[in-house]
Amino acid sequence: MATDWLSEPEQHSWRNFIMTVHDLMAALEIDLAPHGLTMGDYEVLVWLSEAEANRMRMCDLAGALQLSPSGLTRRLDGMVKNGWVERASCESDRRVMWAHLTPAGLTKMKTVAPDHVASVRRHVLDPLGPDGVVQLGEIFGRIGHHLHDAQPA
Amino acid sequence: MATDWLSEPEQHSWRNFIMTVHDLMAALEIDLAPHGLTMGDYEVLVWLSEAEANRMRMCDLAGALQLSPSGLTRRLDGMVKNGWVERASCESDRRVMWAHLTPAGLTKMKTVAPDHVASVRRHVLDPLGPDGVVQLGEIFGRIGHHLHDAQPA
DNA sequence: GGCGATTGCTTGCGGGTGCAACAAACCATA
DNA sequence: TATGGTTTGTTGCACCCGCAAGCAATCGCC
Repeated sequence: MATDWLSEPEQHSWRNFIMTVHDLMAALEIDLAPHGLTMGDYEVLVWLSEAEANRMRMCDLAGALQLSPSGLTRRLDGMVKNGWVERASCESDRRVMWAHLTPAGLTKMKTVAPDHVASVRRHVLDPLGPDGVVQLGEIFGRIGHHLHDAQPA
Repeated sequence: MATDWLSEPEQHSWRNFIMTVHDLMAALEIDLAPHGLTMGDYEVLVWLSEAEANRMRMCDLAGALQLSPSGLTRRLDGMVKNGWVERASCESDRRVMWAHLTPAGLTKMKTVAPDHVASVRRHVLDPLGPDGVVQLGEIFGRIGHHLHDAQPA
């Protein structure tokens, strides 16, 4: 075999991680689909609903969503079309576009969030239990810190 | 705040997980890019190199890679173009296409794998340590089992 | 043997994303 | 004030992917 440079337990953990993340994300998307939005759309609603005045600058939102500028432009296009978000020019810096959550968007958020939270709970948090959730946080905290230390972005 | 239906620790763990997975996959892709292939390509090499006679039926490979049939067709197109994989008709069932690893593909695999393994080790395994790797395996084992029990695919 | 159902793969189409190029606005410095 | 560099957002292009349709081959059942 050509890939035995990982020990058997390491390989098992790693491959299982890769494949399960794929399945998990797919399951979350499926649960969200009946509401007419994707995980990506939902993340936009989350960030804007928590933001000051329910609005963020495009570039800040792109950073929060780990999305390229062009990616965010297109994603917002869809959400504007659905009436959940409005674009608004910024008075003090006319380069800036505000992504502003509409009342309809906030309503959508409040409608969808309980279902999505339940979905996360069902697929992830419940199977893990309290201790498992803590371990999950520690594990990805460590990986994340390591990533950002090495590549300070 | 509109998303406090998760406790603070739960929310922290979950969001950190989502964002770190994104960053981690990006880091692995970046490390692989100098070799001229993506994680998706690499997975093809792994599966074929471990398969009987270095070949798999398209449908089996698609399942292994968690890819739709059309997705696999296009991914293989690229790998055939690079000379790493050949398509071969099956004698006993002429519907079937074999995806067959070429000698060049096997060489590529052996060249790239050490770098990729080192990348995984550096970004994931080393920061976690042996105990962390075990926890990673347990956590996603539990999530995976739960997913497949609920939706037997 | 023959015919409908199933399986395996490919193709057309649409959606989502990143990169590079671009335009507009801002800033810093002379 | 004027100019070069920086920041912000959008657009063109290419890539990757899934779904649905289509085609060929096989299987199952009469």
